[in-house]
Amino acid sequence: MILKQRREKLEEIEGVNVKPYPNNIKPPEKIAALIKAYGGADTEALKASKVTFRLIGRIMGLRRFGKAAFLHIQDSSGRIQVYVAKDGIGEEAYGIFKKFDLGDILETSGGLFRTNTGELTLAASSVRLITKSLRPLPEKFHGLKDKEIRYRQRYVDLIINEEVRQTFLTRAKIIQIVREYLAQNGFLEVETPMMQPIVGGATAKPFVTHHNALGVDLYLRIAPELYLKRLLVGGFERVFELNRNFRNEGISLQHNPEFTMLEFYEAYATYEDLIKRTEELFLKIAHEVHGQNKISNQGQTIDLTAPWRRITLKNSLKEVGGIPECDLLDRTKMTARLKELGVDIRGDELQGKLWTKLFDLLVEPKLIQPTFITHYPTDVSPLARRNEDDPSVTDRFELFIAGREIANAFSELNDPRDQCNRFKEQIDERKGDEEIPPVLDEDYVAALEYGMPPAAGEGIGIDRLVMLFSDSPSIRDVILFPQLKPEPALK
RNA sequence: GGGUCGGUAGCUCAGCUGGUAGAGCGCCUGCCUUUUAAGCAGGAUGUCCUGGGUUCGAAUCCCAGCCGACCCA
Repeated sequence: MILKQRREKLEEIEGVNVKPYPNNIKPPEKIAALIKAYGGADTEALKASKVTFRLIGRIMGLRRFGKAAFLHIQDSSGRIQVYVAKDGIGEEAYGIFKKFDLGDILETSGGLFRTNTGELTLAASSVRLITKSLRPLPEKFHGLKDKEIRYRQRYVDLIINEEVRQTFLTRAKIIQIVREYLAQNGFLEVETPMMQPIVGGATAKPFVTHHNALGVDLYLRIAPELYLKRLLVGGFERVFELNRNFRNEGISLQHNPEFTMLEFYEAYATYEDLIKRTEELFLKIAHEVHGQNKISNQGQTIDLTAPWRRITLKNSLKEVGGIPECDLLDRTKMTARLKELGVDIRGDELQGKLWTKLFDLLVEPKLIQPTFITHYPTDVSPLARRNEDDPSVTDRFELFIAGREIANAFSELNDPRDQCNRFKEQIDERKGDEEIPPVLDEDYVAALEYGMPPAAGEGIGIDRLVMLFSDSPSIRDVILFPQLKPEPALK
């Protein structure tokens, strides 16, 4: 209905030789720059200044008064009021202006003044249609709330909801800070395959695709880890990759099938060096995004002042999870506990698996302030170096903030013999799970056989990092186009 | 995968003890040159998510399905 009306208006405008979609438009001045320069100027100062501005923005508010109108236009930098009067732009132009709608993109030039209510306003001496809008925008007061429309038609969400725009600006800024930090510290940004013949680097179900010409199935990567470490073998001593991973698993507030991961690897460093880097990086982000060490997340205050708490996995289960040490070594008791908590348990799980499951349920949600959990059992850390004093655990940490895992790091296993054995154990463990192909990455073992320098590596989930710093409750709020089930085409 | 809630006008929502579909904003027409959720007067909205069933009659009750949100696994 409204679509039809708008099309008619478009044709009327074309009828008087106004192009609804003109091209070759010079970039206008930015609304924010104008506000920055003159936002503080008083009525008299504005009257005295003869400067004029040329702005382009989408019409977000429109109040007509017969021979004059107030509108708000919005560009990527901000929003400003424009006063369009018949006197100001001429009778003919005003006649065309009457056909403009909310949502149209408009060019206007003029000087500045303050209205009776004191709002800085551009007095239009000309207006011109830059792009005609045919679909009505959501309501000005309640805005767009329907999450399904917000995610499916993110462009509308971005037009309407300023805080959504802010979140994605924050996301871009965080990614930029991360790149800067790594570059400044001598890390080389690289790109490794997203389509991999062998699934590796993590435990997760992969997406499968097929290359016709090669006649082979390939997997969308679940992690870049094994390729990045090949580069350490190749002689790059500090590398990172910041890009997408894909996991064919459930969708939740914290999981999207494709998500952005930072992985960085540093030769001649240990996981303890990475603890320092992590603190440094997070504090840098906190300062540049919020200007302080403390951030607010879902009503809780999180203090990122270093050093952060460190506790071993085992001690966290005792101290935070409230499990007596003797129970931790008693498989029957642990299995019973997990069953009580409603976990599907086969009974033959390795001890590390039982511990991490218990940890997920009893400890993780309680770790609000930044906490490094260290000394993960070797049987759940197939790529990590064994601790020299206790080979049943590894030199590894995971970082938890606001009850969520946000980073995972370890000193890298570079003994090819141990690595080969652990791959084999991993494959045995996975038997019966048809979704993860049981293929041993022999080339990776061969790479280690050439010699990989002692190194440490870390992965940071960028989406969760952005959730933390933008105070977003759902991963869908920090991904522009989160995965949803497809729906029939729009009306 | 299980549970709960939801899907009605472009948007935000009401209507749900069955009886021809509503409000506000937006839209259209008229008046209005300092408004800002502008105002006043008049007007038009629709696959009530889809498909079955019950009924004289279903947006409303029942069944199945689709999509989403939240909680749990």
